[in-house]
Amino acid sequence: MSSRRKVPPDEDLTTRARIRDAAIACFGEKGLGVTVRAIAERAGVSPGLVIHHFGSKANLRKVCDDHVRQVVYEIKKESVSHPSSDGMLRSLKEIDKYSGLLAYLFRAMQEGGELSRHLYEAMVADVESYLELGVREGTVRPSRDPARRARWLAANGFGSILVLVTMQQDTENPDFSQVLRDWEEQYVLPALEVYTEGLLVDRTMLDGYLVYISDPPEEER
Amino acid sequence: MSSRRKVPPDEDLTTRARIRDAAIACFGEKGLGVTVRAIAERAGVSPGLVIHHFGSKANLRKVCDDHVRQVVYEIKKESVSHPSSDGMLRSLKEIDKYSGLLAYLFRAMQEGGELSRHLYEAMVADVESYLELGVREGTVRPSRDPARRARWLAANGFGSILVLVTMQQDTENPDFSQVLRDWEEQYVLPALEVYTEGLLVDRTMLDGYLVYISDPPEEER
DNA sequence: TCCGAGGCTGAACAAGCGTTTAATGTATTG
DNA sequence: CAATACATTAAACGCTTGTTCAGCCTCGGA
Repeated sequence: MSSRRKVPPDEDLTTRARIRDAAIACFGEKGLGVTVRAIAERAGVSPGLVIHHFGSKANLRKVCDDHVRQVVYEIKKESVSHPSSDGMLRSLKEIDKYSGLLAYLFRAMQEGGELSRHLYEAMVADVESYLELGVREGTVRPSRDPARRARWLAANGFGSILVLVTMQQDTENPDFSQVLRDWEEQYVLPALEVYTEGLLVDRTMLDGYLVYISDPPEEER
Repeated sequence: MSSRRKVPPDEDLTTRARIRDAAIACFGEKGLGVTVRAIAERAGVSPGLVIHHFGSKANLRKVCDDHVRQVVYEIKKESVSHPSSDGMLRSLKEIDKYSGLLAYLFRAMQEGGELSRHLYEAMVADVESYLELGVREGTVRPSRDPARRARWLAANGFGSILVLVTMQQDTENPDFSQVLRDWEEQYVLPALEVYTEGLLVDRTMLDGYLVYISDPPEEER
């Protein structure tokens, strides 16, 4: 039984897994339109073998999605069980390890689809629970609509990074750790400013909108 | 001279312009990977004619980019000279007219490139000038770094819409006016809340960060 | 009236794509 | 050892793509 190993001795990964990893790397670096031939070349196999193992390119994408989703899940689980003392700052330094993963995630998010929605919904749920905790602890102000505030904040945070990466994408290979370092360096201050002190001086716009939604103007419809 | 018109009498647009408009519509609806044949069919011409007029598909993209850029410029100019009384609300109602334009812009922004960067930089500049005006008028709080705050706010606002559209993109044809109406309905309240009242109760995080950047910890480097 | 330039078409071309297929090697099983 | 199953490959297939080409039609100018 134990001698019935099909794992090649020179590599510690199955050929199938090597193809999958090569595909994730290629999708991340060159976009989701990358050819099966390019993936095969990177994995050191023939194009036919890729199809032989995964049936089709679409299914290969699906397998990559599932794998990335699971790796993200494991990373998240580990970061919960091993809470780092520095919080975000430390995790920013660990980003280099996952830059390939992030590149793939970025491409997947650009395209939309199941993986995007699933991860985004998970992110929204996380933000909402964090905010709820903050409200209970007294560090975060309560909201008139906590669920929508969480969605809005998640869309802001994630979307701003998406925009930053997209705009900085002229060179072929976007360096995600660099982009995220830039993001930290440039935007933490204005974000903390606005989140702490607000943006508007007076309440006229907010109060005006609250009146507006409680008594919407009649229109032709 | 005046009789030397080449414009077909049944249509008020040149064939070239009709192809261009069809291309913008197709790019917006079906993505930037849409085929030349689909564009030709929509314009009611043969695929060869598209190339005959524009040389290549890449150049057609460029012409579309330039055209969209100019239309955006003219809309902006008009909205400055004819400031609507209702401000944003009125412009939200005018969005239906430009939903095709917005679809193209969305696709272009997803891909990155010259048009994206140009329009994004223009947007950042607009936000910065609006904020500056608000600060002078006393409606917007001053910032320790106005330029970066403007960039952050622009990335947030634009990125959040980008995320919303991307996530809501399972059906083939994203209805942009609907997405933007959703955005208005769901996120104006939390946005005004946070911008008016802030998100955090106390200043510990902001003050902590201000100390951190004025006296960064020594690290191995 | 004739001519020629240019808008325009339908068919074809060359390249690239994902995928299939037949064949070869290789290891495990009976 | 023979047989079976599987990993693997090179070549080719069918399809779609952007683009080209030869010829048609139309219309303004001499």
